[in-house]
Amino acid sequence: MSATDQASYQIGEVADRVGLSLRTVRYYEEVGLVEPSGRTPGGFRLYTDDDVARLHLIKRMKPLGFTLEETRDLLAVRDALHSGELDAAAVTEAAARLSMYAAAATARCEELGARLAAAEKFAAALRRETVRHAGREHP
Amino acid sequence: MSATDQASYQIGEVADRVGLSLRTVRYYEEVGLVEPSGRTPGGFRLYTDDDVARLHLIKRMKPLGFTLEETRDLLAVRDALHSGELDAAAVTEAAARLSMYAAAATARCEELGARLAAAEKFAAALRRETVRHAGREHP
DNA sequence: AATACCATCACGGCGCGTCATGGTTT
DNA sequence: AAAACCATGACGCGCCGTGATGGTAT
Repeated sequence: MSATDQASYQIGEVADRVGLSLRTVRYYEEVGLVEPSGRTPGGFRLYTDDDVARLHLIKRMKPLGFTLEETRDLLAVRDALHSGELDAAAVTEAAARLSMYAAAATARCEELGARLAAAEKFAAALRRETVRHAGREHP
Repeated sequence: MSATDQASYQIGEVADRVGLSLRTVRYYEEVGLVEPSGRTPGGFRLYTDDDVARLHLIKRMKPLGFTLEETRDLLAVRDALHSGELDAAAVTEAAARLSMYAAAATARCEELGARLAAAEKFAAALRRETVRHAGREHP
């Protein structure tokens, strides 16, 4: 076996490893995020380690609340930058887009933080209310 | 004017005050979360301050990621407890349900925190990648 | 008479869950 | 030959956004 050999996995194992449902993995393919590197003669999807890594990446991006379309675009920009097959102008443009996503991601994090703070306040209020009613039949 | 007089607002002002869209306010009515206290002869929805407060409450619950059905149920339990029209057994049961929601809310907060942490890691990684490509045409 | 404001459908879209039916075999 | 596993297709749901069309008047 050569250095470029890669193990390949069926969709079920991929889903398990990454923590997604079969449906979700197929859906991500439907919308152009990840395509299996191959198929068995009978039609079973076959994924390489690289494919699995890409799915992992997507999963890690989800908490940021990007739409799948944005995610796909971000991945495309990254791919392009890493491919090393762009001329100077294209690199500059791609880098600019990447930086916009980085800024957007940072902003989403701040939003998330604000939501978390609000959520914690609310949860605390709920707990206090619970305590007020605990063990007392009539206020 | 008596002490029970309340100002009333049309849906547009309510939406502005609470920070929801008209559509969302109407939808919340559709699914049984908040009903306007009245209508004009011509059919315009009229909301009291209490209605507005209820909508505020719902909005504060959203970051916790409860479904609207759960939200409705939680509101119903709270309403029941505050109504003071329950017998001992009913109070005990309602308090128990409230406490389950409080626990669920706390759990959601922890999830949110985990997601935030993951999101921040990812955002930081993205920023680093951006920096690596900034101002350099060819790696 | 014009201007906001509102009403009720009704369709659309995202991100999947959930069958149903039938083929494949890492 | 049975047990896992997988394929495609299609419908449904939650939570609204977005018109379209026409009535109201805090």
